[in-house]
Amino acid sequence: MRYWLMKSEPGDVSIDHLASFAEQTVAWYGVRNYLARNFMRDQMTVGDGVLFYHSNCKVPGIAGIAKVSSVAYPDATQFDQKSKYFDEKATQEMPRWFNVDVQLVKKIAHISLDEMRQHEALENMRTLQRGNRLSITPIDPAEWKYILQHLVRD
DNA sequence: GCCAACGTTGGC
DNA sequence: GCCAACGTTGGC
Repeated sequence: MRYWLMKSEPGDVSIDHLASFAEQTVAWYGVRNYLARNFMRDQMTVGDGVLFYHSNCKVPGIAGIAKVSSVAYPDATQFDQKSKYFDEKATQEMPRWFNVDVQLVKKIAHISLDEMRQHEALENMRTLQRGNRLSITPIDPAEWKYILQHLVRD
């Protein structure tokens, strides 16, 4: 059992989009960074905890709690010529990009990045580091527990 | 296999 | 929309 923070641009897939989807589940398509891909492909297991994070928006921060609901499988958008995530070097036999499914657990009162910075217990979180761009980052179990106990409000 | 140029991310 | 950070590309 591991914990993750996964960024999504709310203009693309927001927490409300997620809540409206069938099974409140979304394939985490579009990751085109090898480290983030490897986290999904090699380390995620069904049931892992996810902090659903809104990035590149007016108030960035954690918008909900979710969970990993499938193991990794090839990201369909890499084969779709009309998709901006199309990858001409990927083949069905040798897919390059993988994604897991993520399912909503609950929407929460928004926890802004600014609020997260107020907590010393979270100062090592990768998302809070200057220049961090990685869209999927592991969350320390102690940080996960701290966030759920002290920052999450329904 | 080095590294400069380039592209992208994402907070501000 | 600026720009720092940093991953990727491609010439050599």
